[in-house]
Amino acid sequence: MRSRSEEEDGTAIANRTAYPRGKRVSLIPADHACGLCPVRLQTFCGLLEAEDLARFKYQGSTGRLKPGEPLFHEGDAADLVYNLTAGTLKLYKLLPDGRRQIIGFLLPGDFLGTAPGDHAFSAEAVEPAEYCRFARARFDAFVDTHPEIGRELYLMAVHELAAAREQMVLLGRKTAAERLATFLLGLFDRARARNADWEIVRLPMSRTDIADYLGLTKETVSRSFTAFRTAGMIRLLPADRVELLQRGPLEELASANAG
Amino acid sequence: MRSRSEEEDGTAIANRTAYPRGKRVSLIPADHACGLCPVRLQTFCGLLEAEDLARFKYQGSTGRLKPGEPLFHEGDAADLVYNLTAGTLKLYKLLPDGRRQIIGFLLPGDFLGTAPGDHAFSAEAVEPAEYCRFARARFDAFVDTHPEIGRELYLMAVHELAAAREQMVLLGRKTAAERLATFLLGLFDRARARNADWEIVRLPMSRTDIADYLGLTKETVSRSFTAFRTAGMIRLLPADRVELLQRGPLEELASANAG
DNA sequence: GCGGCGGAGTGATCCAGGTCAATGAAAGCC
DNA sequence: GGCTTTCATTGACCTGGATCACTCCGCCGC
Repeated sequence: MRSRSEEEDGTAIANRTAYPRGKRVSLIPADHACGLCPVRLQTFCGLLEAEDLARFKYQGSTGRLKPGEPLFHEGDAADLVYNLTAGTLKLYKLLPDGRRQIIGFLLPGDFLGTAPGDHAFSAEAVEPAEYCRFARARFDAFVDTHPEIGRELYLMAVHELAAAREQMVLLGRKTAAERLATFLLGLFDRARARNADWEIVRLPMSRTDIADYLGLTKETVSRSFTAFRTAGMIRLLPADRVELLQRGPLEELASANAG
Repeated sequence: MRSRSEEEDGTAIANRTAYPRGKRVSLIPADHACGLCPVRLQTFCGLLEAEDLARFKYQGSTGRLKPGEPLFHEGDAADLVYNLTAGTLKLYKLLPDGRRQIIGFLLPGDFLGTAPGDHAFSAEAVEPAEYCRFARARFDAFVDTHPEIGRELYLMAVHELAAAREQMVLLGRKTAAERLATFLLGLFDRARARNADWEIVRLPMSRTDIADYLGLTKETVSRSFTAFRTAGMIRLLPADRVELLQRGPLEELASANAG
């Protein structure tokens, strides 16, 4: 397996991609259960020495979700924290009349559980997913004895905050085409941070999910996809895949950041 | 001065109001400069004993801003952190063509400076403002030796994140009237958390600023104000003040949180 | 007091994106 | 393998809020 150290230079700036991270410990005994974890080096688990990791591991458990299955609902007590190890989750908030705003998609390696108290949003699998789960109380106690993880969590929260503010710009001020372009480029960048430099990415979420993330309707999302396809910027492939054909025009539209 | 302990039960749920805080130290020598600070007990400074506070104080300095004067711009190096002690700031991001999204307003007692690296947004005074300023490097060093402040900063980031996500719902899914109702109630709740239970609040920001915060135009904001006034929900008073006449219908519109 | 100026309010018109409706394509299910 | 269901796409039409244009008002400087 190739080292993930390329991720740590923080060159990718888009939503939810790489951010400045603590140094990872890559060597643990081959028979350690977490040694098989495909995302260990992307999470704070990668900060732990084998000994600590073993102690930490025995405080948690794993689970899996079927597509559409909820992990928790807004208002539930937030007494667990999660590391997503496989699959995709959507996080969303509802208005009383059913209008929905998706506030983010989680990919493997993402951590879930920053807020103490009750959950302020719902979490649900978009495709089959697997996770590692820890009791918040135990997790907090563990964090107290590992300040480097506390620092990491703080950086993650700050990074999420920056991403949320970027999304506020998208929702408040961008056109439909600009929103979809921003979303697609963000997905490509996130994929690039995790895999090779593929120009093909899978979209496990439905058009409705994308619409609820971008503050649009599924029809408008669909029409924007068609427009991008017609303009030769992307190609839609079977099995929910998209290929990036021309990055330039999409970046123009996304106008990622102001100067 | 009355204790702020009423704020700590977390009953106010709207944007940027109270959140669970550490216990405040209220007794410091009367001749200590920070003893005159009107917002000390609302900030992390209130966590510090007199001795620490004195050491901390000598690491910083104060400043003031005229209306419209920038504190910093997006892209500037973020090597200072701030505590706003008086006035109001707006934080915003720009798109290359000038479209603007205001991501938040800061009131006295608010802390500014969660992100290391370059500023991801601009900050500018809405009305005359005063602040306390510290070099980030020194501040970070101070935080390292005061874990309770580190914890406080983490909670603040998490709280800001929840507020940002709430704003994503507003920007993605609420109508113009719902946005303004949410904004006004948020202001009243923030004022209530700071002062007595007044039903009158000052709006130091322009209609354009409100529009850029709510993802609308100034015309639509103005029309919505008129609609609320006509419906008898609010009264507009001289000197940029608004009086809340009927909380019920506004709350109905804001539909603060889903169940 | 007076003139200039920026912000607020409001009317008229326009349009991006929402809504409604129909069709087509892919996936689960006995 | 046919049947059902769900999702994506596309078309026709509608509308909430944007845009454009103007008036009014409060404030500032002198």
